Amino acid sequence: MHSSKRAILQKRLLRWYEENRRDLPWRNVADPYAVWISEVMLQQTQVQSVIPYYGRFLKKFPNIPALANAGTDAVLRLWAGLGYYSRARNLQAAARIIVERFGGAFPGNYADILALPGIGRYTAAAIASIAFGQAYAVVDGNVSRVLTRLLGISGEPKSIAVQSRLWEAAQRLLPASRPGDFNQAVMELGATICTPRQPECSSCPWTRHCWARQQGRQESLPEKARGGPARKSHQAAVVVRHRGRYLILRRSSQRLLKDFWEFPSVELHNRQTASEMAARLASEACGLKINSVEPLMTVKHSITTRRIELQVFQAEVERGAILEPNAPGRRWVGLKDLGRYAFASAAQRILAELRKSSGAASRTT
DNA sequence: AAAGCGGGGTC
DNA sequence: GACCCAGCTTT
Repeated sequence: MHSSKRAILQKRLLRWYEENRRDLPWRNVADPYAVWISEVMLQQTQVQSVIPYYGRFLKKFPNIPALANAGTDAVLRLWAGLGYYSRARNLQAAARIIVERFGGAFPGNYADILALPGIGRYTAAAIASIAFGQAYAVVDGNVSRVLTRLLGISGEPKSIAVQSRLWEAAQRLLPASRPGDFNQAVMELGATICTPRQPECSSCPWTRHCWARQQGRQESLPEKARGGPARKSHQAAVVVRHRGRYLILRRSSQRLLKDFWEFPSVELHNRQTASEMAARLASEACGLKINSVEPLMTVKHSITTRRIELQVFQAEVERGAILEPNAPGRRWVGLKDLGRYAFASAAQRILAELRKSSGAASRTT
């Protein structure tokens, strides 16, 4: 691309950005720590999902030492529901490294940033450009879409070959001045105008220079990646109650959702019925014979490669029963105190149902 | 190079 | 349903 055309593209996009950018909580933020938090939360996560978490997190952990000194459970609790929980673990691990190695000040050197856990090429470039004004281009899903269309890049967008071309193109396009604004402008264009379906080319500052637009191919680029169908999973869970307290277990051995709490649950195989397995779970979990379980609700949720249908039952333990006591990884907890534990989304849905029915019960009594 | 990792929004 | 999202890490 000719340098004069590059200058036109830069100027037009930056002007468009100034006039059209959304007002988001992390705009006009100079603190590298806050930029870092926002970028990590935004990894594979849409803006609207991040907004409520961002403010809460910064309020609870306003600076790097606060995050470094926090307990893991407190961090996970604030992240609960946002997904990809290794992000939260890495965030804290990185905060501790920054305290030890950089005296608590976020490093301004690209290689140092990239070396932190949970920070890859995208996030390192985003922080370096936005927080430190350094000319490192970013390529995310938005930028990939915008540039494949602008430049007419075919091929699987996630392939090494295409990614390599995209990073090069993005870096060539990046102006030396205001690289942070420019990076955000390309992403903003992809998020609001150059969308996956039905892009609004008539409002795009690059429409006259766009290869795909000229070819009428803006909806056939980038090429679609083909993923297999999500596997189905059928699970049963049981809410065991005893004198107003509920039994919860901590996921300690599994890699998935490690350290989160949940109600006892099991994957159903073959012809196992949910109610039968729920009764068995309840008996095993509290060491008592449970006579009857009643259906409570069905939770459907999907995680990347699985679609899960979770049938939830409830069981009441006899008042006079002697329970196995609390132990590491198992607790009997009252409804009010359940808020102090980290629950991922499926368990939170159950929790919401318990609160609802308990509220209804207390209103009628 | 491919898979695993969560969850929600959208069409 | 399938696709997508301000990706990173492990295998």
